[in-house]
Amino acid sequence: MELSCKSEYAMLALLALANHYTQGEPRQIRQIATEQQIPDRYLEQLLATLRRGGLVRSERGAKGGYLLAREPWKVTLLEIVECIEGLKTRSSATKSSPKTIESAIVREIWQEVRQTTHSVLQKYTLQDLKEQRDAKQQLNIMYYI
Amino acid sequence: MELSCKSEYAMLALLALANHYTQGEPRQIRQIATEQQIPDRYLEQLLATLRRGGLVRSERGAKGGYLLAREPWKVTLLEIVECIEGLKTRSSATKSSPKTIESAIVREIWQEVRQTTHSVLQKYTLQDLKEQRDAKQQLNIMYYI
DNA sequence: TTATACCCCGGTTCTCCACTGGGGTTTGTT
DNA sequence: AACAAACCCCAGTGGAGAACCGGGGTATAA
Repeated sequence: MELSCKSEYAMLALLALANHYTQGEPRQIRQIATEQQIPDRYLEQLLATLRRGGLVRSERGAKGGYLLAREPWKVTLLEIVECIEGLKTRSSATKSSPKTIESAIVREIWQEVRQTTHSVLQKYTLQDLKEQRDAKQQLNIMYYI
Repeated sequence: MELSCKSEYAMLALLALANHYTQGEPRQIRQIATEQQIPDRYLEQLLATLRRGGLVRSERGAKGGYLLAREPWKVTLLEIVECIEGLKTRSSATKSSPKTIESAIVREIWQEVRQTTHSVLQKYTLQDLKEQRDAKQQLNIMYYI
């Protein structure tokens, strides 16, 4: 369960798609990449992963691009991170079950940590991020005046 | 902020030290390593890190070994993880401040996740682990009867 | 003096991240 | 039909870190 650059990029891309969700028109990799300052060839791979994970769908050919596969409020951040990080299980988590009592105890703590991270990520959807974005946008305009 | 194998080993080692804390005699790497099933040369490195981090102190020479630097209830799991993982900041966290509004939003979420992980790890001390261990120990004995 | 411990440094293999690049395929437009 | 715009797949690269192994040095008790 990482919070790597990959996940951040994925979030940004999906948020970009969520912002244009009502239009119903696909957005291109290049667009998103320049808008969100992400290396485009890298973003391409991430979007492919998200597509295989069923979070976005793509349209090929000219005027093609990517669209959210679901409504923004039906996509939790947990789904995104799990899709992109691919259920990493570092720390020899599942493999090699704990032999000593002590290691069982430690694993329980690890489990608790993982659980709380999950619940944080699960309580937010793309819609929430979009709303936060809009709020912040408004704030910036206010300051500008 | 990782939950790698390293951290698990460190926890186990410190827990092993905590269990013998009242004796006041140092425990050797080899002892701990065989008891907790950790490769000893690797454990050596981790204990060195913990020593530099002020969590354990060492006595050299024959009859030497390692001791907890503080009482078990004064060592939080967060300290251990931070000492061993060395304040990792993956995801380009601190470096390269967010340029877009969207990335600022995502960073806030990241921050929240990190915060909750911290608070979970901070609420436990080595003493707590020791007590959990003892409780589980008792349970196993009960089952055996 | 010797055996026992820690101490320090270095190297290895592996995996993953964050990219970059080449070439192929689908599709709308002219 | 030709073309360009997009996605698609696959491959490679450089660096970092994890999880080790090993050698040789140094302090200390017996």
